[in-house]
Amino acid sequence: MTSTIKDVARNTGLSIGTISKFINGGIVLDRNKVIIEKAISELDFKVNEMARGLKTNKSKTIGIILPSLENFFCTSIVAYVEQYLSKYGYSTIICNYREDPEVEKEKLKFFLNKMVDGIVIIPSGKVKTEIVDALNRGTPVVIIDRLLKGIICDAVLVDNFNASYNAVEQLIIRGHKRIAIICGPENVYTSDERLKGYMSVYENYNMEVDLNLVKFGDYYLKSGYDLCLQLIEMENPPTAIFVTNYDMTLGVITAMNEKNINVPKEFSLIGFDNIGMSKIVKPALSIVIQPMEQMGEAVANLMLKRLEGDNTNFPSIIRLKAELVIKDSVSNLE
Amino acid sequence: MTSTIKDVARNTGLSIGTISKFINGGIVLDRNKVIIEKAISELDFKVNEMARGLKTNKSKTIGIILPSLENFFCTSIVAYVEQYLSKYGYSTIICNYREDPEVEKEKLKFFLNKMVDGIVIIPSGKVKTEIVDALNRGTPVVIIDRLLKGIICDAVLVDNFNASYNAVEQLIIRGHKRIAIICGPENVYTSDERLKGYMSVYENYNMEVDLNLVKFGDYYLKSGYDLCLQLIEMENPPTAIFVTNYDMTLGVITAMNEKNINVPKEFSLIGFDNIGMSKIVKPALSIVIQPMEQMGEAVANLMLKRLEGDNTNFPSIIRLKAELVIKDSVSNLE
DNA sequence: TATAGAGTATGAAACGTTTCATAAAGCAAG
DNA sequence: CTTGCTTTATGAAACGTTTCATACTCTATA
Repeated sequence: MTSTIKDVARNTGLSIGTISKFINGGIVLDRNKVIIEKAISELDFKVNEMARGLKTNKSKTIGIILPSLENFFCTSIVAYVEQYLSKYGYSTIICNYREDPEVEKEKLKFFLNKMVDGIVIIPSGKVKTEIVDALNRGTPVVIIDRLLKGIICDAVLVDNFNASYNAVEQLIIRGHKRIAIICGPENVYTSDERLKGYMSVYENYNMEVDLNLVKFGDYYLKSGYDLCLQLIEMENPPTAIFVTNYDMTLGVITAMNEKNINVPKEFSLIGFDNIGMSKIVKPALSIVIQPMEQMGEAVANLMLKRLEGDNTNFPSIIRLKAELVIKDSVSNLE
Repeated sequence: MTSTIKDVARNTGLSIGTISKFINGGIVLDRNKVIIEKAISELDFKVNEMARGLKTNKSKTIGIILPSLENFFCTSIVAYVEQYLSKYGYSTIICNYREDPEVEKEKLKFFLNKMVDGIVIIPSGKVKTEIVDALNRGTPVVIIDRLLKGIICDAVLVDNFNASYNAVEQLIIRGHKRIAIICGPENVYTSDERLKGYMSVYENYNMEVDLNLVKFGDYYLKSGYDLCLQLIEMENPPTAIFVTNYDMTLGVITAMNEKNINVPKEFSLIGFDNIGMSKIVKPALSIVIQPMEQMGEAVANLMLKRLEGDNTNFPSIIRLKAELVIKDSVSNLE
């Protein structure tokens, strides 16, 4: 049915070795180049990647494991990683573990079997041995968004601490004293880091934290909505709310709109991610923008470096700065 | 480094053929079963999928091509397709063509080279020859969400016409006469179908369509926002707005909130997709819910059927019904 | 005890590449 | 016209499986 390198050899009168050399960019005589090209297009020859992979032990494929296909932050980064890797001839297999550590394990094992050349993962934090297995096997792994305790591995992260610190600091500079924070779940890396940033500002400005203003959500829309309502209805409410991810930000905005709250007069608001949304909302929303594209690029570059066998600076922990954009949703109380 | 079937054979004293048979579920003597299992776990043997693929000409992998990783509808369906296929031992390679038909072509070619066993695609509508190539090559293709003119191919669609018809009809039944529709781009399959449904209701109720109320967006949030503002500010505005996809629905809600519009008193509203959002918004949003999970399941089942060589009822056009949920965002004018 | 037949195991070939040691060809200089 | 050197081509082996015709081992029966 489909033609092989053998057919091309026969058709051109050259040897298989020569054809192989040509395919892989080796040097052949100009006159041979011409006839090989002709034969390849005539026969519609395509390299059989299976056979190639069997010989080279490379699949030119990177496995990407992520917790959800319905999370803007995850898919956005993954889209960029894919985009950058594809420039270098790598394809990506994307697997979704649906926030389920068991599935996450499975997918990791699956990838090792499938002989991907490298693994990129946004981990749950609960799966470790399989990641270590991969590393031991010599498969490069790049972790996104978290550090895993006890695992020495390349990682690309956002400097969550300072992202949070800067956002809260801007509120304080503008005279806010009672600042609520809507965190993610406790004991989740990013969530903890963001809370630490908050705590740290208060400490550095010598202000007392009111723990009633520290709320823990689950990074989903509804928890942002619910917690926002709680905050609004407090007897001694905050003057500003800092929401620490995109979905919860959506929830908070929804709640604010529903209650007909005047932002920023009644509450100042700083949200997270998704510049598109922030532009359309009125008043223009202040946000912390995580550098998804940069992250994707950093992940891809780091991966490519490891794939080339360059193991300098291992483990490479790349901590990228988030951008803070203050717009109309923040009031100046001074 | 990693062990092969040969190592298992040596370790057990059996032949390679026997090990292969065992791996593939063939019958071996009980006493051999025991020692093979022992050897496999001791040696940590994993089948080399490359070698297997080379022999069997199967990769047990399905390629999925989608226009965007940042579109809820797409990623949601894909997530389900993946989930169902994985139950049958198939893995999925997800590729994102970023709404760019050139990239779409590339990815299709890439898949044919990579020897995926089947292709699932949410097409732009602009790429055809590569899809035909795949079909000619005997690679099953299932198209999602659109029919491509001139291409005979399995497809899983939403009955957009009736989804739209029913939504608009409900508005008419409740006494609305001036109903605006925010469509997607002209000449896009789903968009055209949804508009046809709208037109058809008007015709069947013997009412005149005011073309000023028919707006064409681009399926992105901002266009929903902009068009909603246009509609609100008309001298003779509609009493109801029907928005025909999720992102534009978000935009419309944002605009309504911003203008402090009372829904449904001033405008009734029916949106699209994402039941999560609709629950949180106040008033509870009426929506057309596309059956993403059902679609994913249908796609997976159809693909599995074709992969088994069952070509009955080709081409199989599966047209699933959307669900209409009317909630508080629709007023009764009678 | 010999023998058929059922149940398993064996071993070699094949899948389509890459790789590498070796061979051939071409060319310049002596 | 050799020689030596550089450049390119060749052919066989190898990668780790599956497959299949053949061979072996039993057990049950004659």
